[in-house]
Amino acid sequence: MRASVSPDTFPPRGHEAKRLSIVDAAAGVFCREGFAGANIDLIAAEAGVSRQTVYNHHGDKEKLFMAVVRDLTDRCNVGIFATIATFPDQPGDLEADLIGFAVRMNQNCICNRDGKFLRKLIQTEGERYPELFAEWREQGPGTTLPAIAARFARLAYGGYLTIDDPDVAARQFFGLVNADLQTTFMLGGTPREGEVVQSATNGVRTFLRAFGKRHAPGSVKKHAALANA
Amino acid sequence: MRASVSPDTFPPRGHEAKRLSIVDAAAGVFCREGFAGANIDLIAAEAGVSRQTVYNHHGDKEKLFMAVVRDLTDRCNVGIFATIATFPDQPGDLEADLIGFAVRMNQNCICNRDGKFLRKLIQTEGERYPELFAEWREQGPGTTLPAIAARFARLAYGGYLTIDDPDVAARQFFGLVNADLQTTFMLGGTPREGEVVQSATNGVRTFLRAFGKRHAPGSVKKHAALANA
DNA sequence: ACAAATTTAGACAGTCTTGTCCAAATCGTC
DNA sequence: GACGATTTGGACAAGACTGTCTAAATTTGT
Repeated sequence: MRASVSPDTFPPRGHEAKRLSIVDAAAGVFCREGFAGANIDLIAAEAGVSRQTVYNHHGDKEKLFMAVVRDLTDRCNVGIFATIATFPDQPGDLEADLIGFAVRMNQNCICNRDGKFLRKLIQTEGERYPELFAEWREQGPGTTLPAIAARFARLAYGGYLTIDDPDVAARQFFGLVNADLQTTFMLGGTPREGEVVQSATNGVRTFLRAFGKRHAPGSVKKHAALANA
Repeated sequence: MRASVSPDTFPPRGHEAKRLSIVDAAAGVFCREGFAGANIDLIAAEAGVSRQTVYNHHGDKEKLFMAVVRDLTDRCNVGIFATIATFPDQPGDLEADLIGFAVRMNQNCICNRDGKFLRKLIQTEGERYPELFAEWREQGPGTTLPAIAARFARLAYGGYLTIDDPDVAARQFFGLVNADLQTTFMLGGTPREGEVVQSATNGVRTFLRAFGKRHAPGSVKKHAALANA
């Protein structure tokens, strides 16, 4: 559902491009000004489009807002699952590999434009649209956290970690890895890459002090490169 | 500064009471509707006061908003420092004592009305009032986190914990202890007491797996009761 | 180049909001 | 009971915004 893969059926050409630029501009304005403070004229201007075109594409302000949240959710989920695919199943250097995974997750899914905007909209308007954000909750954390928990479970099964409850461990992993970024996140800021790496390093070290084995069970391979999936 | 301790000097009696009920109502409305969506008439109605009275007390909407944030920051800080005072400096059962501390912090400072409202206002409007929230940052995390780090440092010095960096450990403590509550916090919900206790228990166990000694250095006393400071 | 669809700019009604003003009512104190 | 300060309710002007409508201009596919 919600797939937009046929750029040549109904709308001529720039139609879809305009829809996208409207949603993009709307995301920025909704985040900056809040739903009530968001001004359709301003959204149209930032999208480089007339106001009428906004109304042509999305019926009214509320529908536009829903389209924004759905688009952001979809795009973020794509990024998150792509990053989950880079989870170190057979780690060489477990610490370095987990740090790399945490940094990738932060840089590509949490701290990028879509991630920041989606997080802010959830925090700001979550209570106003319960069904919409229940939907996000299922497709987001409800799906991604179990997937990550399964990866940790596999590491435990492979003897790399000692974990009681993989779901709890997955949540605690992110709690640790983002521990140093909380205040920045609260204020809507974007941490520098150095801060992200530092927080991830601190977090993974503590994580491994809690759940790691003293020595790697298999042969110790070289450090895995920090892929940029 | 900003202390209001003289309820009988200038204004007759109910003056201060009205000011408080206005700020309280405004906090709720600002959180529900956002700054732009907040309606002064609605605030006045919820405060049980006429609109003119709102303008008499606080000049305009923006000043009212600042008064709300300042009041919330002050009250939250009082609660946080009161809770820090209950930190287990000479723990009997370290695990139980830290769980109790974490639960107190969550229930009395993070999940209560003031804490929820302040957090939401920071997230929602933080970027709009940089100086105001810089002030919060200094008085809030900038002051409380070092205070808590000092307590952890003392535990380490006393041989109860093995900690490299007490500041990092303090941040990670809260990251762990709130790990299971993140999604609920994001959506503006209030976790049940059972969830808070469960998350704190999971978090403290992991924290002690990372930083705890195998055996307590002193005599092992009974579990500390969960005080409700 | 033509025809259809889309986009644009502007005007427009209707609604809502903020902040001010004022006279009457109420409250607290002496 | 009287006096001064506060509060109230309502009216009010000024401005902003949403959503609709229309005719002209532009773009797209053929």
